[in-house]
Amino acid sequence: MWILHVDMDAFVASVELRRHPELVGQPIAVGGRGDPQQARMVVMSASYEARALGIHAGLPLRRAVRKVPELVVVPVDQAEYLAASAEILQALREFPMPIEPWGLEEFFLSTDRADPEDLALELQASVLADTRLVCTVGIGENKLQAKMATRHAKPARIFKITRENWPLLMDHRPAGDLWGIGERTAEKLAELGIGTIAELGAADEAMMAKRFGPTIGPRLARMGRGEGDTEIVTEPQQAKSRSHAVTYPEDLTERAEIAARVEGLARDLATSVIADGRQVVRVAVTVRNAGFFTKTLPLKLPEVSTDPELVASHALLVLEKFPLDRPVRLLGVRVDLA
DNA sequence: TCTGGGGTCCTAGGACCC
DNA sequence: TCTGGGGTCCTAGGACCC
Repeated sequence: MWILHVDMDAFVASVELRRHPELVGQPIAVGGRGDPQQARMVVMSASYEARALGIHAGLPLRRAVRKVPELVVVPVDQAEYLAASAEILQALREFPMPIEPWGLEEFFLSTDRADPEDLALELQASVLADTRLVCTVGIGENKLQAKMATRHAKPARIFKITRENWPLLMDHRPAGDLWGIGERTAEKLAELGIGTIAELGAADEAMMAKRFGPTIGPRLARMGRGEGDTEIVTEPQQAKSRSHAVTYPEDLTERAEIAARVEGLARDLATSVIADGRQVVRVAVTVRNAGFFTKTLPLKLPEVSTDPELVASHALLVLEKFPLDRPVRLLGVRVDLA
């Protein structure tokens, strides 16, 4: 059995180019609400033309346009990306195989076919024909191998990683290159003398369990050897939480205004999830202050609720636990769902 | 010329009960 | 005149991903 990882190329930027064909060939960045001079906004996605000029996700918009004055900045339109993702899923469903969406722009598939490369070509052609969007396909014996293969194949190509070529391709690379190992874990591994993927694969699992916990520790060691999940979860998973956060162009300093914003965010979010037939079990409030210090505090509701006002009032209770002694840059609310 | 927004999973530790 | 050990719920926080 093979796992295929379908990953859309410059997904958000490509969706925007699809509906703005006059911009094709120009460097474009998607981010913010349409004003590239808006403070505190960053690039969400950049076209390959923009990437060639040094524009990348996470770059502040104002810095991006200073760097590339001819950069075209397009506002974020989440609903459009959601719709495009559904189109891609529909194109993939023409193939009789299990499919697991992974975020909006990635999909894992499994197949018993003996010619996964041919299948990958068919998938690419079909997605392009149906959606006018380009994807890369990674092939592996599990999700980790397939995901790492995709990186070798970007953009628009196909690559296969198996237990045979894993050591040659991966052993010498830093452990932090692996999908699932971020900066913090890479630092902790370095403290243990583990720098490369080969060293991670050779690590003692009992020692790893002691350092990282019984679940994560041994899993990290297995990842170093290229071992991973093969299960494709085709059932659409019910969302476990929904959240909304806003970074304000200028800091909020008045407690009354902060409270009013939190209350509004909570009420709107609760109203939306309840309209979708869900129940709220917990509400959490996030405050990021001017120093970028960020804290989230949760609170369980007295009972499962479908009352936006109850959610809003509990969000305010949570807010009271914050000192609010510094100007506030971001407020967020999350609801955990039954 | 600082640092978006939306998610998931895992762990540690305290409270409480038997 | 001593104070085990397991289970469960909850909070708080860490880490990672796209």
